[in-house]
Amino acid sequence: MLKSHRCGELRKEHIGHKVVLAGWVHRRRDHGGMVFIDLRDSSGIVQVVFNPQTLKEAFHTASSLRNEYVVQVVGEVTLRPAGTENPKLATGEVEIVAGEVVVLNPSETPPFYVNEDEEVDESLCLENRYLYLRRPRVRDNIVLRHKVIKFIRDSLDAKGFIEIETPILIKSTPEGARDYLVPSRLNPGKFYALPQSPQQLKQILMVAGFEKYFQIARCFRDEDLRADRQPEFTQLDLEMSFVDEEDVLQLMEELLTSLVKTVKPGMEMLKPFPRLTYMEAMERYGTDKPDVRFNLELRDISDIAADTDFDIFRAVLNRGGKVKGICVPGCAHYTRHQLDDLIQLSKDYGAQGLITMAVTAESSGTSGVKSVATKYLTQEQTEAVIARFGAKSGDLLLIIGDKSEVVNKALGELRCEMARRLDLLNHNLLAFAFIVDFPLLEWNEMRSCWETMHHPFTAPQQKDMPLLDSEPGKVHGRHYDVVCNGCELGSGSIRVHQRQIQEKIFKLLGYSEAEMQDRFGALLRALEYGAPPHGGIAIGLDRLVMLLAGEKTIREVIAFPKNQNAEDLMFGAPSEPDKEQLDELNLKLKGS
RNA sequence: GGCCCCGUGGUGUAGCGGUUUUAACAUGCCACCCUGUCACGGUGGAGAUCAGGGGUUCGAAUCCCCUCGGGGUCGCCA
Repeated sequence: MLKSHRCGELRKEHIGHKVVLAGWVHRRRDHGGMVFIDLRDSSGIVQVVFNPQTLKEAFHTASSLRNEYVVQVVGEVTLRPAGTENPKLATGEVEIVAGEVVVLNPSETPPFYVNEDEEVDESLCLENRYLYLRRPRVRDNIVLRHKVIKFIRDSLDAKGFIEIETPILIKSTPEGARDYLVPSRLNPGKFYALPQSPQQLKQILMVAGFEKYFQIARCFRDEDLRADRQPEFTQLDLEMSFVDEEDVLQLMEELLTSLVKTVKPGMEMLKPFPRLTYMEAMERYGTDKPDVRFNLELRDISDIAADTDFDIFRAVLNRGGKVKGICVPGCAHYTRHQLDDLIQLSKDYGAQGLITMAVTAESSGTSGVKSVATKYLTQEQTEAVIARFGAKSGDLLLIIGDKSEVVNKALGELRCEMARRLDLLNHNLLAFAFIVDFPLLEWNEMRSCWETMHHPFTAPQQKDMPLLDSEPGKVHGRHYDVVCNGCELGSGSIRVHQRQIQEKIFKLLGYSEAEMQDRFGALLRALEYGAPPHGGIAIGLDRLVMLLAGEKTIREVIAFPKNQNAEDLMFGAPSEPDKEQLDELNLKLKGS
């Protein structure tokens, strides 16, 4: 080793030790007669002092050091002189009096700061990822990610789970997301797909009798990117035999709770994790991934609106729509300009418009409310609306009437936006919650066919089995989601383990016998050979670490992420293949 | 594909029709000074065809249009 100790670990008890350190020059403070170097390695930072009286040569070298130079320092750990301790540094009670310093490698001036966490154009960070990763915050994120994975492995191992790798080159089943395809050289004209998730493989592992499987699995989806979506991402994928919903949810609650307590002991959670049905979540929060850290819940006022003279709302209700709203505390003073801004926001989220009602005196009926709607409302109706929201003087009601989906979507977004503006978000709280009782299927208007809400392997709830033939839309699936702070963290289900039921669902989805065989033949066959009842879940690991780290994008917790165009800016991937490569693969590019 | 936001020395910002723009500030860089700093300090210096192109105007970093690049989001993500 070129070093005897790690910079960040030196403490008072090391005083008097002769140490050899190696790392990067984090910062240099040159006082002419004395030079201080903050030396950084993967463990942290320690101050090194160069005094010309102790060693001329080392002092001279120290003066020539620049940021990010890689150096080796031989010196002695000493107590800092009284009054010069630095409480901001973990090593701030001590310092290294250097005797010798060697430049192991100089460095160009970095294109952006490593020693400051200033926001920089992201392309630059991605092109120079090795420099960005040197930033202590980003390094800590990557270390946190390691701790999360390690904790998961250890605790699942302790519970009897087996980690099994599944293949990356698999068969394409063109459902759901687009597949990444990989051409096969040995089978000209044929392609593998990269897994969108190991779903079918892990179910087959249950048929194989492993009973408790997990994997830290890389998954690939060729879809547009987002702050929380990368084309390749990591899932904690797990599956268990002989379980029901309660077993999986209990396991997840235990795992997530103990994980947070271990890696982020300062963070709070809601215990036990709240459970909401899909219906409740949509009604109260307008989304199936609610942020339950704050209230501002949606209230339905369709019944009141139906009796008013307000034509817009009556028309909406006649078409089967809804009138709902939220009550934003203390915003009755909003100016015309601010209200227009909210109306624009609701339009951006798909609503036709937004009715605002500023409550100025909650018990004075129409005269205590400022709104374009008051002329259509009677005294009693106004009071009923105010009562429905529990609104107080000074509150602002935001009301939307439209198709149910549009109302929920727009109000759900407005709810979150207002929470941000009113600073209602507790950033120290991880509000995990379970969403249950999802519909198994939803009707696709465009293609007029049934589609699965999640995936076709979810088992229908037993009580709804009779409805599968008559009213498929009313069947609930044995599906559950884990959400946290408005982010979909993971989803899972108890699976179908009987071939005839699985076939029935495929048929409902409009598959022909041949398509079924081609895409799911292996799984269907496996189900015939003593497939145990089983179920599991997959948790987005990048998103989990993002939430734990308090980051806004998963790119901050992935060592080498891609940009919005799915490009790797450091290596320049994707790139054009050589002609020889194409020839070997029996491929010809369109237009060449 | 739609919508929104952004693009000014290496980095981050200000400037948003002319005046104090000969483009400012901070930091970084270079040189010199400085023996207890820790975002050290001081003095001086180099460094920008204001993303690119077109237009409006007597005059454009500033207004308009197009293109390019980046981000957010909708669609999409079984």
